[in-house]
Amino acid sequence: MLDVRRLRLLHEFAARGSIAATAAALGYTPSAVSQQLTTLEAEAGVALLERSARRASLTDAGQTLAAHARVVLDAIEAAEADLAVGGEPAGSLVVGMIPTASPLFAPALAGLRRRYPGLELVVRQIESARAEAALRQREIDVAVIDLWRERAMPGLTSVRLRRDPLVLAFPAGHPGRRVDGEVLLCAPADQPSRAATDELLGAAKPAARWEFEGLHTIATLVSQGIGVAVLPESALAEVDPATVTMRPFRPARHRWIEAVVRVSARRRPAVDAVLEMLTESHRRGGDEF
Amino acid sequence: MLDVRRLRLLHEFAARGSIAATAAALGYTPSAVSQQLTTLEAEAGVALLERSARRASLTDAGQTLAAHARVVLDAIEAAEADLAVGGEPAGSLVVGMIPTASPLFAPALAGLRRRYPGLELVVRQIESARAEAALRQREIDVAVIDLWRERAMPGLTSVRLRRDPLVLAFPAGHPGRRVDGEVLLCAPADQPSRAATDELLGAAKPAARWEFEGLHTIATLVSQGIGVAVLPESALAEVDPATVTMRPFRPARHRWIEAVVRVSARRRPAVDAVLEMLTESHRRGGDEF
DNA sequence: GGAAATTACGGAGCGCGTAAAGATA
DNA sequence: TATCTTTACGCGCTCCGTAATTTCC
Repeated sequence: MLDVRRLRLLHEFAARGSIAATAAALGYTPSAVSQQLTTLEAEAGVALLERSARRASLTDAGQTLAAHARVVLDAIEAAEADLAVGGEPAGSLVVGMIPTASPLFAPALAGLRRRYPGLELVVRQIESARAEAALRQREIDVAVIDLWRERAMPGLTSVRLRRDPLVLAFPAGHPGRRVDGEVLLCAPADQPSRAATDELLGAAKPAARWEFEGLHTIATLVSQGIGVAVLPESALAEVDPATVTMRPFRPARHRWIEAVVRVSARRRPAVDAVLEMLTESHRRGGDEF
Repeated sequence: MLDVRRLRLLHEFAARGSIAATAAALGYTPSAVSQQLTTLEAEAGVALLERSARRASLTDAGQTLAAHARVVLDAIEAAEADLAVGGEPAGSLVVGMIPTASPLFAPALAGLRRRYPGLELVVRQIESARAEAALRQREIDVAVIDLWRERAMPGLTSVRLRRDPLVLAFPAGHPGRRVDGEVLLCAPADQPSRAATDELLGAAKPAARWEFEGLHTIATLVSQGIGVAVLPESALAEVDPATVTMRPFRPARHRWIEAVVRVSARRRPAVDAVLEMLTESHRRGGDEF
């Protein structure tokens, strides 16, 4: 029978791309990882790695086996989660969160840490685009991300936390109600928020498009009078409301803030507590669906 | 992370019901099994076994964990099967077969043994009713069974091998074409063939009903002039055709002979070769669907 | 008393770290 | 040269068998 600990190494290798990184991620020496992967190849009876002195990479067989490994690890995680059902939230749990969600939800999670001493909760920043892979790789257990349009995520399950309306943001006291002739601040081309901007303002003729990374950065620039932008309301919550004028779209457009977890982790009490706290803090926030 | 080898012990224990039997089945001593299950309980953090000096049984948590174990083991088996895809059929493979199917398919399987020296093929007899559990417990890898009516078998997949028409069998030269007043030979009440007999001859008034185990036994009794019976054609193939008269039903009734395997084992070359050989020998048999 | 479970103890195997060497950018 | 990988070697842990003990039919 294939050894599952070795499958875990392969799975991690598939994500990291090098033996050294795999070893570092799992707390082993490269030597141990190298030896175990060699043994796994012997068990499998097929070459799993293409090795050179300087780097190793997966063969096709290695990739398919790594995919199987994920299924196996998911099944084990589901078993562990089921064992813990009914118990106190405990163990280590990493929450990945987009920057604009932090002010909304981080305080609630801080309260969770206080309530459950057995819970080691870490909140990290993450991009929405990387969240799916990070969840699958078990780098994080819960992802709080924004979704700009519907998307299927097999093996993952999500809870809607907040509908976040998009608005056109002007510097306060700005005379015009039109984008034409203004400086339009927007995200780089690969960002989903950029796609939304382009779609909503497709007909407009701004004087220029300036690209910046980060909705918070763009919000700050608007508040400083640099230009106008399409932004979700929550990104404007952090700047002085007196400095910005918001105009909603008709029909209304929005992004969703969602919490995403692996289905196999869903039953962990710790995950459950986090999800409950996240939805609860939404209710306190007063936004309705 | 839960240790999968220990999960395998738990899974086997769930099927066997005792530590001694589990140890015997997997080639360990009871001592080893006892120790490993104790360790598994420590890992799980929950009581999995209710122990007395004389016997041990699963707690609720133990049962649910055993169910999870099956999922994990299936995933590993699927990974192994995928690794072997494209290779020569090899390894150990146990085929469970109902008695009436043996003369139809056993010769073909014998040929398979000759063709693939790496294949250790064992054919065992099995009752249809036990086949599903035996497959799940990995006692057998392929089951050749009869199906008297449609039945869902989650986690398993089946291939239809042969439509086996039911006939009314009389001793040769028997004058009457009616069951009334004859001795009706049939299976005990819990057998599916008995249900078919009762359904087909519900209105008849036999002089007596004599119960015997095994369709082949019943076929032999008919050929010896003891009585009449509802039988599948294949059960009559082994007795001297001169001694039996067959009358088909209208509308035609039949049972299916099917090969059933775990989906997780489906891709093993050895399983594939066996299934192919089984369907092929059906074609040679000349029966059409 | 016998069958089934557990505990004690010891040996063998193997997983992993240390150290060193090879290879490539 | 620095980094990534592999090999050699040895320590220590863990698994499992033997044997003895306990408990309940």
